[in-house]
Amino acid sequence: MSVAAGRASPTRERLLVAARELIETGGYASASVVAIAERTGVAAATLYRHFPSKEELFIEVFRDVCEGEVRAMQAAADAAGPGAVERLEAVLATFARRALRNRPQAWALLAEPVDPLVDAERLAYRRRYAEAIEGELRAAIDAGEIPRQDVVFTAAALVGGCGEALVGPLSSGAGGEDVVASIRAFVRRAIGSEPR
Amino acid sequence: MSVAAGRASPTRERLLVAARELIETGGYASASVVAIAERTGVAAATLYRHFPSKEELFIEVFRDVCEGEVRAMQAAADAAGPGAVERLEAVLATFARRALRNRPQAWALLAEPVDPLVDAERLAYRRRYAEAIEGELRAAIDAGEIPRQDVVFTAAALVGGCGEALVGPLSSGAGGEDVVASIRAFVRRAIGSEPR
DNA sequence: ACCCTATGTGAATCGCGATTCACATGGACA
DNA sequence: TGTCCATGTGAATCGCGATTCACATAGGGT
Repeated sequence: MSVAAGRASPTRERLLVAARELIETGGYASASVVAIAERTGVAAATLYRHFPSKEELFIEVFRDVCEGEVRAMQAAADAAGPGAVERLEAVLATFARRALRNRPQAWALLAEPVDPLVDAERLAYRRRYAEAIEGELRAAIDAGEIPRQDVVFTAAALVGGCGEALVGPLSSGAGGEDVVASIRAFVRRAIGSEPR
Repeated sequence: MSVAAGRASPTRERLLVAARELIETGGYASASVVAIAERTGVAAATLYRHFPSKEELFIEVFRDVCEGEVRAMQAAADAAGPGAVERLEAVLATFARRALRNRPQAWALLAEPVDPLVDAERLAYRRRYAEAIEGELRAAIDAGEIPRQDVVFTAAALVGGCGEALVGPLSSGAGGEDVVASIRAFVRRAIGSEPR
């Protein structure tokens, strides 16, 4: 009588898109079931023909968006110069650029208050991102480019530090390449890369 | 007929304490009006004899707790060794120690989803904390102990980084002096202090 | 033609915590 | 003694979004 929803369906897809757009614009708070349905051009009840609950819909949106972000950062790493430090800088710089280009989305992804289930998803995303950085850190250490350190800690601190710096004080001021430059400099220092 | 509440009153004080204890134990989520009143030993309606709303009560609790944290960190700075870098390390290390000693409270202070008004308070607190760090950073730069840098950025990143590292991955693992040591090392590197 | 399922809908209903209400009680004070 | 005000209370009420309901409608397979 409900749920299941094989997977694909035009309406289902449009619901996801609508939710995503609403979240990108005004955060989770503005993405009520009614608003999502309205923007999709269907009745609120229709949402429940495709998703067991609003949270499930959110989770799917969240995953999709995160997937895109992670992919972009991996691409940045692979396209970066040879050194491991280069790769790390590229990853964080890409993270920053994308966040600055779409502030509301970054806010929703990183910090906006949200239901527990979605929040769990956020933690998972952060964890995953931190893990990617851990990998790069280990590579850099093995390559002798940076000193030995607690990579789990450093990775978490980098994610948190860049996140805070992006949604915090800069949420008001300008957000150009100078911010990206600050991030690069911070990252280089934080990981203990030799100056210059 | 309500509000005002001159300021002091035994019951008022006990309500604040009860709310604080509940928050420290189970976060904001577990601190409903009924729960707070129950723990205080009064009826729910009584809360409204002393506070215009639950949010106002929360804000007051939040401020009190933050005040204590900030005071502790200032004390740590003043008690630290001579160098500006020493002071910075001491501040962050104290921040970490206190957070590790009382994880739930740290979580509530730093990251737990909460109503907009209280959230605004949180932002203010973070801002204030970052400002304190900015001051120390400037002092360190003037003293020539660390290189010139975007202190606003670095300060925000340090707050975010340490916060994330404390409520994130470490929320599960052990939380001893080794974590504090990691923080010190990270801070030293992140601000660009000369090795050793 | 007939039924069955997938999809869609407007109008309730539900849950649940915050908030208000109408009514005590007890001490201060004239 | 009588009035007032601060404080306290159990029992509604309120708000508000998520969720369910009873009822279409359409296309497809037999």
